Formats: sequence, C-alpha cells, structure tokens
Amino acid sequence: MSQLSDRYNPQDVESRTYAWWEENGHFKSTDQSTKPPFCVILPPPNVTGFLHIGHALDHTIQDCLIRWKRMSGFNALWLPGTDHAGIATQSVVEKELKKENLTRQQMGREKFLERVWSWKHQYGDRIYKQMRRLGDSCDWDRACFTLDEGVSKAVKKVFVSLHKKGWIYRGQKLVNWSGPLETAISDLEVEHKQVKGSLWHIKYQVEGTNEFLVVATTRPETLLGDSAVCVHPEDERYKALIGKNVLLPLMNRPIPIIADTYVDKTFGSGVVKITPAHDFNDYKIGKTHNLHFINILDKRCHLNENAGPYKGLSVQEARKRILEDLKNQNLLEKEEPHQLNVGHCSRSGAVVEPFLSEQWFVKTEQLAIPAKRVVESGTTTIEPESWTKVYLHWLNIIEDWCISRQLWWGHRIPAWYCDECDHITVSETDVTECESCKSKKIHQDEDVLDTWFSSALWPFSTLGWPNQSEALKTFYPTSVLVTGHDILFFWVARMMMMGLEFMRDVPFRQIYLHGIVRDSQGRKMSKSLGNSVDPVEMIEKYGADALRFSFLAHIHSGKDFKFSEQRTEGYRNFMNKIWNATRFAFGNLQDFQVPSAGTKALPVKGHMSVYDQWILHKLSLVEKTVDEALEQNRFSDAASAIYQFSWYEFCDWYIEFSKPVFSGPQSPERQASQLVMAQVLNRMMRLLHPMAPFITEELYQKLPIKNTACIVDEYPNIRVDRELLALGSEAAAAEVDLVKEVISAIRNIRGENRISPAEKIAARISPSDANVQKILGNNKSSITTIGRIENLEIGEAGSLAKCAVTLVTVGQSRAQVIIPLEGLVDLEEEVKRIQKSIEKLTKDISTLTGRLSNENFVKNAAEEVVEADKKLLEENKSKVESLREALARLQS
RNA sequence: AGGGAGUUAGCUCAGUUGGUAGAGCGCCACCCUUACAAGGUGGAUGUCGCAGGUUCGAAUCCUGUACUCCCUACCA
Repeated sequence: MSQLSDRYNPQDVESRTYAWWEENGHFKSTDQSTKPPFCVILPPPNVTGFLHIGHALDHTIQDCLIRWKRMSGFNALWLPGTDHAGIATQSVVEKELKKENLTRQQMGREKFLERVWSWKHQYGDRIYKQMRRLGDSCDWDRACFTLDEGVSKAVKKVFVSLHKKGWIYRGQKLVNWSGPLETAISDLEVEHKQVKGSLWHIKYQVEGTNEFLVVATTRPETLLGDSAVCVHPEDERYKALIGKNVLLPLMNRPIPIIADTYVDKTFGSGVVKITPAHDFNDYKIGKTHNLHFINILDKRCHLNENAGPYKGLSVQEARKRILEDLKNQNLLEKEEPHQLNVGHCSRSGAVVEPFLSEQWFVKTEQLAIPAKRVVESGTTTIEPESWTKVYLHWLNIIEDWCISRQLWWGHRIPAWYCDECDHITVSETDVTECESCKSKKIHQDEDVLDTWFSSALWPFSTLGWPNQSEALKTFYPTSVLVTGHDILFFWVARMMMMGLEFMRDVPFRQIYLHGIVRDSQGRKMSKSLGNSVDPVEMIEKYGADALRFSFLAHIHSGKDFKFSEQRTEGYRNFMNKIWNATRFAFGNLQDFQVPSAGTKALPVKGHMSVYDQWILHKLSLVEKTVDEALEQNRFSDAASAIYQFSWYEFCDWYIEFSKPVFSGPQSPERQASQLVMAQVLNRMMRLLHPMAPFITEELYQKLPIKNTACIVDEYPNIRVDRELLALGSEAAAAEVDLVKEVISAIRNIRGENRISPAEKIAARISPSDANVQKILGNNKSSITTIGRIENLEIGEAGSLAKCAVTLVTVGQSRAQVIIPLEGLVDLEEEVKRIQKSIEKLTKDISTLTGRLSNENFVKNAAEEVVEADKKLLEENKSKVESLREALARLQS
C-alpha cells in the first residue's frame, strides 16, 4: 500500500488518470450491446472557442450523468463534437488576415477557405484538450465536426428533401442585416437593446397645397425610402386627405396618403411614414397596399443610388445630414427624446438594419406542429417544467427561418442557377448542367447555410444518418439533452423539428435546461466587465473535482448559477478531507487480510462493533438518497448527501469511533472493523465518482478491496449492496446516536466553559434505566477518548454541587451528564450557559403549552403531531428541572 | 405590451403533500487531541418582501401589492 501525501494534489493525479482511462478504453460505447443504451449528445462548442465557465457547468452535468449511467450498467455514449460556427470562425480568421493587411475578398473564396481549414487544423481541438482537463468522459472515437463529410451529406439531404416538399424556398423578403458582416442573420441572432434616441417630427407637404402633415420617426434617414404615409381610416383629422399625395421632403417625390387600421391615432401625430424596404411593419403595409419597395442601402449598410445626394454615406452620417437639411428647409418641426429598442447583431454588435434581399427560408409552420405535440403529450419532457410553456409559445408564433448567410465558411447551399433559363437546380450532388434546359452555363449559390441548420440535425447526423447505422438504431432517440435555456429556440426546438421530420421520432426523451453562469454578484460574465472566470484556471488552482463539485452541489434546474471561487475552495477542502480520511484508513489497514470474496466480502456479524453497524446503516441511507436524487436530476441533493455522509458521519464520527479498535491488537473485532472500513471506502469512492472522478479513481486504485477501475465498477445503491447494507442496524444507530449526544453534551460544557481540549476532566453519567446503563458501559472507551475524559463514572448522579449538568434524551433513553467544575473554572460561564438553556427551553415550553391547551389544536391536528408535542413538552420540562437543580447547586 | 422566475441568516442558496426555520461560506471563542490548520470543538445570527384571507396552526395554500431578474415582441 503506497504512502499518500498529506495533502491532495490534483496536479499529480488528473492528467495521468485521464490518460489511463483513455488508454483502457473506458469511455467507449458499443454500437450493439446487451446493455441498455444511454446517450447524451454534447452541445457542440464553437471550434474557435475556449472552454468557458458555462461549458464547464454544462459538461459537468453531462459527465456526471454519463458516468453514473455507465457505472449503473448502461451502454453509455457521450458523443462529442464541435461546430464550425460560420460567423465566429470566419471573423477570427479575418482578424488574423487584417494583421497581415489582407482581406478575404483579396484572397478569394478558395484561398480563404484553405486558410480557415488550416486554422481549424491548428486550433480546432484546443477545446477538446480543455474538456479532458475537466474530466469529460466522451467517446472520442465518435467525435464529429459539423463540416465533416458525413454531416455535410446529411445537411444536403435534408436541404434537398425539404426543398422538394416546398418547405425550403427562396424568396425576396425583409431580413435582419448585419452591415459589418455583410450578411443576413436570423431573428434569434438579433439582440434588442434599449437605447435613448429621439423622435423627430418632420413636415411633409400635401401636394398642391400649403398644408403639411407632420410625421414622427426615430429613423429620419429612412424617409429616403418612403413610398407612402399612412393614417388611420377613422381619423377625422386626416380623413379628407386620404388618396391625395404628399411630397417627400428633400426628394420631392410625390407619395400617396393611404389609410390602415395599423396606425395608432393617439401616438405621435397619428401619421406614419411607410418605408416598406426598411421596416418590418412597413413591409407588411407595403405588401397589402401594393407599394413600391425602395431599397436605399447597400450590403455594407451604406446608402445606395436610390438615396440620391446621400449616396455613399453610412446610416449615421446620412441621419445627421438629413436632419441638417430638413432644419434648413424648415421641415423639422421638433425633436423630442424617445426611448426605443434597437436590434443589434449579436455577433458584431452593430445596429441591425432591416434589408430587402433574396434569401433561402425554411417554412416552419408544418414542422412546428409535431414538435409541439410531442412536448404536450410528454413524449419528451422539459425540465424545469416552466420552460414547456415558453417552448410551446415560441412554436406557436414561429416565423419562417432565414437560413442563408452571405458568408464563405459553412455548408454551401446546394442550389445551382441557370444563366440561360433561370431555373434553380437543387441537388445533393454537385451538378454541371441545368436540370431544366440542360444548359452548362450554371453557377452555384454563393451563400452558405446558417450554422444552426447543421446543428439542428446533430442528434442523428452524428450517429451516421442518412445511413441506417447500428449506432443510429441503438442510440436514437438519445436519452437526455443538457443545455442552457439560452439556446432553447436556436437549437433545441429546431432539433426537435428536424428529428421528427427525418427520424419520425423525438431526438431526445428528456430536455434538462440549466441556467447561465454569472459572477458572484449575479452579473453576466463578459469581457468588458472583466469578470469572466476561466475554468481551466480554477482547475489549476483547486482541481477539476472541486470545480465540478461546486457546480453539482449548487445547480438547481433552470436557475442561473452564481459562481463563487470561495465555494470552489470549500470543495477543494472537501476533496482534501476525503483524501486524508482514506490516508487514515490506509494507515490502519496495513495488516488487513483481504478476504478471498474480494468486493463481495462481508464482515462476520457477531464481530462487528456497534459503530460498524451504525455506519453501514448510514451508508444505506445515503445510497438511497443519492439514487433517488440522481434519478430526478437533483444533483445538489445527491452531492450534499454525499458531502454530509463523508464528512459528518464517516470522518467526524466513524473514524473517531474506530481509533481505539484500530490502535489495539489484532482480533476478530478489529478485522471486522477493517473490513467495514475498506468496504465503506470502496462504496464512498464509487458513490462520489460521477461528481469527482479524479480523486475517487486515484484512491480507488489504492484500496485493498476493489475491481479494475472505479469508472467502470458498479454504482452503489441499495439493490446492488443489499447483503452488505443488511448488516447495518437501526438499533445500533439509535445506540450510537445516544453516545454521540452524550459526547456532544460534554463538548458543549467544555466549550462554553472554555475548558481547553488539552485538559482532561472527570465526568459522571447517570442513566435513566438499565438499558441506557448498558449502552453507556459498552461505549465507555469512546466517550472517554472522544470526550477527553480522564475519569468516567457511570451510575448514580451523586452530589451535584459545583457541577455542570446536561440532560441528554434520545427516544426513551435519558442520561444526565455531570461534570464537576470546582477548581477548573470560575462558575460564571456555567451559570450563563445554564441560564441561556433555561431561557430557550422555557420559551419552547410556553409555545408548546399554549398550543396543547388550545382545544381546537388537540381536536383537529393529526394525532402523531399532538403526541410529538406532548412528548417534547415533557422532555423540555424535565430538562429545565434538571438545569434549575444544577443551577441551584452551582450557586449554593 | 405579453409570458416566466424570484424575494428566507452578512453572502450564496435549500426547505418534497401546511406541524416550533436549515446548509455551505463568512463571523466569534478555544484548540497544532497520533488522517487532515485546506483541520477540530463550541457559539452567535432570521417579523421567511409587504398587506390581507383560509386554517387549531402558513416560509409553505389563496388574493392583492412592491421590488428584482429573464424571455418574447415591439409604436412610427
């Protein structure tokens, strides 16, 4: 048995242990197995990404589940992968190019893509390395990348198939446009931020009159694209003008005055300018009223030739110029401050401009129907349940999904345009001629698909689809999807739609949504605030297990997680505690004879101490709690149960109780205790393993009783461990509880009287009956050792003069703990202690008496509640009595 | 504007069918007691957001209200 250092040093253990697991293939799953499948698909992180604290939380939950299921006899697959992340990756490489004074346009598409791939090959597995540091037990052989050949094949097949059905179409529509990125983005990629802007009131002259209509707008530059002004049809102020024209300021273009109930008579002047090509509401009006769609922007969101003299200006510059010009022409009536929400591109941060362009869309209406149904029916459950409503609501109001992006990095859209007949050929394989007119003059769509399009197929594309692979048969539908609620729509809902469409079954049985990791003050972690926490740094400082445990012990489904380094430090201490407890055990198992039955070895019942029976009883309780908690994804309950058991039962008491027998000579009793110690340690390591894999594997490997590896040993629970746990005893537990109470009473007297632990003191314990007498007698050495008592008498109370006295009650058993104080301390502290106790007990007695004298309570309350109160009242009364007596003897 | 979540000890949070409020960290005191000072022992701390209601009894159920946060949508 090897010597352990006196501190747990994660650095010495983690990388070595991880490599060992990997070498021995412990993370691997099999396509075909007699074991039931359990599959989790990792939400693929961006290939550009570093492991951030949010991943660490997300992965810890998944790894805990996977390890637990793997140990519980499942064919467990955690499938890793990375996402090509179109915009993010392209931006990273473009930034690199900028340093070399290059642009992607200068390089050309082909060269640029080569560059991105080489970047990917160099840095693409950075995050995988970091995941290993955390202990992620992924089946690495199956790792996927969203641009892999297989996945790309799936993407094309889905595109073509949906296109054939008419559920993917190309059309000119108003989309959210990011100027800096020069691409369309989806609704979900737009972040609305409240900004302080202005509401400008602009005068539009009614054609042929000297009258003016005043129009209020927050975006004056868009007036260049106005094709109407609109009033409410019932608005008496303007009714007569409907059908006439106004002259567009600065442009002097006549545009009609139209009427639509969309206009709110009470807001602003009641007149709205209509810019169909640059506003989503105006777009709808433009469609219904058949207006001109005047696009005034180019791809960079600079004004184009339709803006006449303003051509070439940015939106900001144009706004400034136009306001000046309006002012000069006396057409600006007033400017008032106005709060408004402005869409910003979540990638570049720029203001999003609604922009009219040709894009590809997924028609979502039909796809949403089954996606709603499976959640309504409970085929797939969402946890926390409150997100179900959010999910369903979003699917109810879902708009078509703009899937084309004007980028180069991604899945190129498999559509070819014919230069002669304009026909569009959509095909899974590259084509060289138009399928309609057979012309060879065709060119492929320049655009790529939204990154989330390939992500939506992830649960089946990673398992081999469109091939009907064994893996697909075995692992689809996957068991549980663990992810943040921030990508419920981006990803989860879309996987559901695509899974149901192409697999005819849900992609996962269960959705577990966790919150966002925030800093200790509850703020979002961000670069600008400088409050981000680097998980790798935390791992280096405290160890991966401490970090993992700090997540698991505090995650509550759906709620945001406030990260606290201090707490992580606390769990580092916990790991150290486990380490040292094991170290103590090893020191006392030097001469332990490992039974031939190995892990199945049972101690001889007759040789077991009451402490052995008690700890086995406690072990059965914690195993039960953990089992139930994990089944319900209550990670914090499982973690804290293990924490409590390990620290407060095993370390604080069992080890202390065991010291005397271990320090004594070898005997059948000592052997039994050694076996119990070895077995409990073995169970503890396994129980804790999914949460703290490194330290448990390391210690497990050194245990006298073990199998080949903790990671693949059986997860302990009351079914598996029945024979061992049956040796636990509730009667023993009650006995030990009494002993613990007696020791606590002694410690309390000691502490409150400031009697140094170094000082050995005398004590008498007076039992209430023969049974208690026997129990105390049996446990005398524990009481003297742990209570640091020199001279313990068990029997008559005797004289209480100048004594500290505490009455201990456990069930029916009572014992008076008496400690002579004369000469030890002045008695002031003891008087205070007793008075404090009396005060508290008196208060309790009065509430209990009050309640029990209430007829209605006695009549209505459950019998056991009344009984419990009566018992408690009696107990408190006799405690007070005993204290009063002691106080009297003390002061006499 | 609509929807959701929350408000409990100094901090972060538990509290499962209503039965005298819990944990971790922090704090105070005493201790290097032969696994661990990243430790041990003892201790202090709460009108459970506010106001009503139901009940013998409410942190828990109901109604109202204040504040905080999140999501979705957006009025020119």
